[in-house]
Amino acid sequence: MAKTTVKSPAITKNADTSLGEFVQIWLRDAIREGHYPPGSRIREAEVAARLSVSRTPVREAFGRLQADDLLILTPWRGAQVAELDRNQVVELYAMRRALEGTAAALAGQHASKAEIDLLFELLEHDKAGKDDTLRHVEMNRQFHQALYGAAHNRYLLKALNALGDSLSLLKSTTYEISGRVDTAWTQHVAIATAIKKHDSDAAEQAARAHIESAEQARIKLLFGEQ
Amino acid sequence: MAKTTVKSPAITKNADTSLGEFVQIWLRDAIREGHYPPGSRIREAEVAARLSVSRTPVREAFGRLQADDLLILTPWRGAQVAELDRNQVVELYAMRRALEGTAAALAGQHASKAEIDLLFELLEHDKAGKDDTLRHVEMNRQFHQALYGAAHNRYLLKALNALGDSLSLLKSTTYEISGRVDTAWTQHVAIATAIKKHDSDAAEQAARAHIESAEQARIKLLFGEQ
DNA sequence: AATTCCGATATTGTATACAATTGTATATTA
DNA sequence: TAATATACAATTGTATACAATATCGGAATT
Repeated sequence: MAKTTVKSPAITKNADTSLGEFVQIWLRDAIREGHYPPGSRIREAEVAARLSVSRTPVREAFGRLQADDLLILTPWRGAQVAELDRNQVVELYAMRRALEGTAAALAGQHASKAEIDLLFELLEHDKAGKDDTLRHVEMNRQFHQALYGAAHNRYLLKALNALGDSLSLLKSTTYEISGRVDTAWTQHVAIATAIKKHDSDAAEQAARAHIESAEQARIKLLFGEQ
Repeated sequence: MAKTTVKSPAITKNADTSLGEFVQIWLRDAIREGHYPPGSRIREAEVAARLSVSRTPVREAFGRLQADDLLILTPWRGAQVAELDRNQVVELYAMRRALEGTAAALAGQHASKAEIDLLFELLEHDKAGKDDTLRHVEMNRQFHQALYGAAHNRYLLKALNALGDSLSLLKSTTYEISGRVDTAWTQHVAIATAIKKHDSDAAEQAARAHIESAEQARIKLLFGEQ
């Protein structure tokens, strides 16, 4: 068998970012796309050679990815892609429930008219794409990103993105479950509507309910029924 | 005038942690204790010389501290200690309100008897130390740490600790405001009591109210009345 | 044959050398 | 004198060399 090759995601290094940052993003995307599966070991020298940089920026990237819980760094043993056990998945979703709820509540207070319009616009686009799962996944991502932005809180935004990185270790999407697309869409509408009314409490409750049902779908997908 | 000296916090390097981690902790504490004030620039070579290590582990520490929002790293200009403007303080407290609320709610679900006992024990110790502000500050810290632990969620714990690091950039303590110690103690009791009853909603509300009043005290302290 | 010990090899941790870039002071010119 | 150009110093970004440690396979022993 030929040596397994890891395709480079199509990223070109920008002139005004450091190499360390470049490596970090490249690695994050490579992990997200499954080129380095959870549990696998990543060697500094291998990454350095692939990207034609020295080990120094690779090491820098490793440090940052550890801070985001995507890598586990053990002294003298280097980096491993994090694996999520059932407990961690449950804890991640508990965290996500809280943070998405907060985002929705803050959006209820701070969202501008343009930001609210964007939410509904995305919902329309989502409804339009009938059976295209990939499109729904992308629309879902954009809806949540728009929600995070409307909260106007940089720390919350950062925490939610870090959470998303961790959850990306679970590769499959719950949208493969039949009915899940419609359920999610309805819940998104409820969130957006509450925000439009500037009803923070309702928005928070709706967001929490949405994440709870996402969690149930996820658990079922990962660990079978019950 | 003699060259300004930065006293080393009393930390001895443990044999089985990497130098990078050692430098990270040393720097974090030095920043916390005000030896590097917000806005000041920190030079790699200076830290390396002071700790008798090379620039490599210092650079590693810088990267991690940036991830925690304690340092701002600009390409070709290095590290500056983060400064918090009024907006950032408000956003930090909004985040803290959500996370402390979540911690209290989860503790209401998951806290063990031992963990609940610890909370009340700390409250007793706190009440005992009459006018010792420093002691109250320490008891407050321990109470919140115990609360975080009782939530049993590693991601939440990490986020709360990171938040605490950021808030430590605001050096003074709101406990200097007269009456604040008592107010805080009463609110702590409300949180602990709700947790003991396993009433998650009440615990969450109480924690949110507690952080809100802490925020008001903080804002008053930082930016004067209004 | 199984197990333990030992050493070769691979890999990471750290130090240092060099290149790239920025900030500052000085010189030059209008 | 004020404004601009230029050289130099200071500092960070990157590469590489070396040291410390772990991993893995084979030989010796039971």
